[in-house]
Amino acid sequence: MCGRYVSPDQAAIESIWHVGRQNQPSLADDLMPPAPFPARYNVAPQQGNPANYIPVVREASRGEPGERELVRLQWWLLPFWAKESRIKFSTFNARVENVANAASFREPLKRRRCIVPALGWYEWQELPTGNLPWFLHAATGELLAFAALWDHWERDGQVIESCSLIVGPANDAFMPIHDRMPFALDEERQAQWLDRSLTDPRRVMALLQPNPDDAIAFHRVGPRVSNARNQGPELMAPLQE
DNA sequence: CCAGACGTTGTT
DNA sequence: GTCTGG
DNA sequence: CCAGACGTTGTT
DNA sequence: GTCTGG
Repeated sequence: MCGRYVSPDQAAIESIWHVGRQNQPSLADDLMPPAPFPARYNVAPQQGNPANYIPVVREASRGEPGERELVRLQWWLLPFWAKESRIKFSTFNARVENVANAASFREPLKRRRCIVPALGWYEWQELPTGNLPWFLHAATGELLAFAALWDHWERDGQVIESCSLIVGPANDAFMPIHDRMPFALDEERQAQWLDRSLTDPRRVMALLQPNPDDAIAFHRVGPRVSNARNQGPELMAPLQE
């Protein structure tokens, strides 16, 4: 599962994905704050608070095919068919085992895929004595590109765009600690993942391969990350013994 | 036909 | 136990 | 994801 | 919007 992560600042995202330098206006302009946003070290899923929307890269709605845009979306996918702007069921993660059939995810899987940039993410190891937080990140130190889905909801003039991270079984290296994790896409798969002309669910699903054991490094972190009110780069720092 | 779910993790 | 807020 | 609330009347 | 259960 992936319910807490570290989001890079805007400059880091723009330098990797070459977004945000477009001259022509696009939908992204309505989904971005006026000032560049900072890194956030303890991002949690939430419905209904635009201040906590997360940066997402997707294929631009206008412009050349393959052009990308950076937008901020709610991390809790609100299906286009939902009657209300808040839903009772959980959609901040989509299980890879169900994503092609699930009512909330099957259309986004075909036509509305996106990437969530991350410096890393947190998982909790369940022990009889309590839950211990771990931080996972690219072994190279580069940004991760989580495979994600987005949707567009509109009722009575209100528009909400939202997203969900796809999760699958943990790789062998992390399985002893926690049994689920998100999918980090390499550069080649990112391009295919964002390509809206690719709509065959089987071909899309083939892009979701387990993270190689040597691609993801991890370490224990302190307990302060468990409270989502706590912020700061120290939350992802290795725990001192 | 209509009503109700639509999701995840981790459970007695 | 279950829902909401962060 | 985890932490924290879970309620009412009547109010500075 | 679409599927399942009754």
